[in-house]
Amino acid sequence: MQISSRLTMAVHTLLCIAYFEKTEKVTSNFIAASVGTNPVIIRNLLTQLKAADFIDVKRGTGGAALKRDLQDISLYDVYHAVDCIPSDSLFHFHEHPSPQCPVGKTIHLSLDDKLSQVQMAMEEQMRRISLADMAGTMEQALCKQR
Amino acid sequence: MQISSRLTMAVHTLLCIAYFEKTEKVTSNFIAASVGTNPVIIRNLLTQLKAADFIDVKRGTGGAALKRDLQDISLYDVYHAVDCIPSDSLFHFHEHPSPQCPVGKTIHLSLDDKLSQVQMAMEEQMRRISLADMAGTMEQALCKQR
DNA sequence: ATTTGTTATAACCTTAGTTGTTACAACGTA
DNA sequence: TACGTTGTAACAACTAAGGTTATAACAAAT
Repeated sequence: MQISSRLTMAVHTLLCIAYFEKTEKVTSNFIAASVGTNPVIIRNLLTQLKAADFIDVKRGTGGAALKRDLQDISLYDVYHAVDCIPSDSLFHFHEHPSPQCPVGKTIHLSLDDKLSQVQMAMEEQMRRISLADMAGTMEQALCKQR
Repeated sequence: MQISSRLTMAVHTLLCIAYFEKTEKVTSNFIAASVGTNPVIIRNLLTQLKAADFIDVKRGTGGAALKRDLQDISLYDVYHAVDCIPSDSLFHFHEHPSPQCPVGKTIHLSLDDKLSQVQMAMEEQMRRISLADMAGTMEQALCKQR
């Protein structure tokens, strides 16, 4: 299966806040319109992004604001904050290998560290990419469209 | 979400065939007992592993046999053969970003190649791991247990 | 103090995907 | 032909994701 769209929605949300926070009141409604989803979905993401200390969200009056430079938030940080995979494991292991069979009783020993190497390689690459990189690509694209 | 257990079951299946093919008739029932699942699940995996030309499966008389050395089958090969992710994309992108919003209309441009870099890093690591590596770890573990 | 617009959160619904199960036809060997 | 097996389809149970509605808590403006 795929990694939840919560990741791409969270990135979209943060880029939205960065792009508009100087000029607009960036509410869950505003973001939801840009992302194309329900405001409650966005509010739940905002709660997680706030818990990770990436943003401030104002109750009552409304609106979200960045607490960190985009440079200092990596794709991994977002992925971790909105927790896209259960129990930190990218791979779902079959749950009842036979303890009677020599293969069955050692399959975890044989596989676990290899799978974790794969997951680490993925997460390492995520750490190398910052939201500032994406904002940069975005600005370029917007320039060209003018 | 997590990557389907079809991957770990397929690896288990291949290691089972490698371990037992000289001494037993390795049927879907036999493998299912070791993996701890239903024989039909295994038969479906066998069909895909056969299509990838990793094994032969005998109709009628029954039993599976390897067609390649474990050395020459990587984790990526298996992952690809049993196709654990839909449409070759590890990440699920939210589907209705607004074309009216400057962020919404460029979000794909900003993100797509970054996500694909991450996926490539993961798959690259998978290519570096062969079933022979796992069989090796397994043999070691079995020795210690004696 | 009340109104207004917002966030926070819980409950629920729908849909889709995975895994497992049953059933049966096709097959090959004895 | 009989037997054990594979191939496949149909379906059921379970789980998870995403969306929706409703409501309470909140903060500022009036």
